[in-house]
Amino acid sequence: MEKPRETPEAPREAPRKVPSHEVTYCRLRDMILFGQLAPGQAVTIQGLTATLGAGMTPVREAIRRLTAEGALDLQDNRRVSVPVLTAGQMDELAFARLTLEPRLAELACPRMTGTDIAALEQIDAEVNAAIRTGDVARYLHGNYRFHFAIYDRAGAPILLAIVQSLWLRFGPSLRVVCGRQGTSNLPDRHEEALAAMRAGDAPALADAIAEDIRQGISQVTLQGASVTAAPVDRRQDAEI
Amino acid sequence: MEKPRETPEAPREAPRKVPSHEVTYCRLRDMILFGQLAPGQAVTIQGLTATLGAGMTPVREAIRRLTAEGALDLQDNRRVSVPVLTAGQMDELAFARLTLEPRLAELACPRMTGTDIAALEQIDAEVNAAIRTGDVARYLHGNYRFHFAIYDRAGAPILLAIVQSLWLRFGPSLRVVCGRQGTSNLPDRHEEALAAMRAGDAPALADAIAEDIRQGISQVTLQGASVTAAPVDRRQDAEI
DNA sequence: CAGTCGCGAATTTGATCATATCCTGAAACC
DNA sequence: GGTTTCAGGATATGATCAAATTCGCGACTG
Repeated sequence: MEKPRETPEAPREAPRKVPSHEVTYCRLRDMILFGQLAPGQAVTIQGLTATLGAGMTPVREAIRRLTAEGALDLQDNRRVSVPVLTAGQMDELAFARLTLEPRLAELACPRMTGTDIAALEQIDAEVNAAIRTGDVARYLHGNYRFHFAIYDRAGAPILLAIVQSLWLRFGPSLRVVCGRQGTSNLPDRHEEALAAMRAGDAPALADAIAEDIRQGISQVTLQGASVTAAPVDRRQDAEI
Repeated sequence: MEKPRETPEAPREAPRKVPSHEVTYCRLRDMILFGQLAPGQAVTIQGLTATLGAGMTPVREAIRRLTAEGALDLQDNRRVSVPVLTAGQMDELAFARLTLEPRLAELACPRMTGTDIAALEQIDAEVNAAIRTGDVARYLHGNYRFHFAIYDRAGAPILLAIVQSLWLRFGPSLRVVCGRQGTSNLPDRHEEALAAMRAGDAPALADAIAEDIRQGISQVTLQGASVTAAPVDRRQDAEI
């Protein structure tokens, strides 16, 4: 009970167990995942130490982790940037996502409890609200939470990690599309997915997820043909 | 002239500017991939700085990369160890490998040249020689080279990176089996794969690869039931 | 004369190390 | 038994060095 006795002033950061490199990793990861960084944008170590207020070593380690996950790209100049996906790489992403994510949903379906489904309904309501109000950031967060709240239940940590990496690669491109056309034209299959979960119909859930992914990818591939063609803003602190 | 552009002792590595953290990463990766480290074995930063002769920062970054790839496991004690796979995780690996690797082979098949196939025949001959002489290390290296010489030709860098990560997760367990039963009972489907490549039959190549993977995995799952049951040697410098 | 091309200095950025601090687990001690 | 101490190891800092890019200046060319 007398555990936080040495911090009488600041009880708010008493659980100091999280290392700085972990925090830095999460923050940088979210920046990539939710579109703070555009494809092709440069990322410098010293720039991150300034903007994130972290030391050099934690930033370096976070960059190494993200690089290993494919979320960042090490150029031969030893510089780091957000990858720009080619059409072929987008096809790879489509194949991998369509293979793995429905499988995760299928595994998760029999494990979903009523509480889980209720939480998903809550998330989906938030996603729809974000689409209605045009809040891109909230939409991206909600959509992510919807998918991974399902995938988490699959109890498949390896596949889950791979899918996380796929979303990290996909995030920047998705954000470009959303930034271009707002939240209009973002139909999803969350309703179908929820219905399948309520019915305990794993194949139907897998189908709904697959269709949802197909729609999301088609948004990027159709609209994103100019992503690679357009001149890329390589400024480090470009505000989107 | 006051610029020592060439190190007087080693002019042959002048054009190479490989950073130490990259070298450390590769060395540690190979140690994991080819069975120098057993599942469950502890890996310490300071131990690696000693055995690899590298500084602390490069070792740290290499560990972060391997951790992100699933090749190492960060325990909540902040300690690092080689992961021990559960049966369920082995199933995940089987699913992912059987999904992605035949696909890579299929993509690669139409791109294989006669020179590529000749190189593969050379590698397969070495694999067979290794099996015959019971040289486990040479077998593991050869088998790896055989598969990835094919996958490299697919021109699919994202899928390739994912499969690399799968092999990294699989490596330590495979090595345990080989260490237990030598190179006997290691039939492969390399001949069928080579025949399919010569015929330009992509589906047949995919089938051969799939069957090869199935055989390898069954070796581990059948023999490896005791891997998780057996007491794990957690010494850092355990010689296998 | 103007434009540009090259070359070297200055600046930015990355890589590495030595050191200091903090955590964790466990042995030792009351 | 519970607390204290201690050693091993992980974390983080800042300094220092090296590589690369940028920039400026001058000469050469059209």
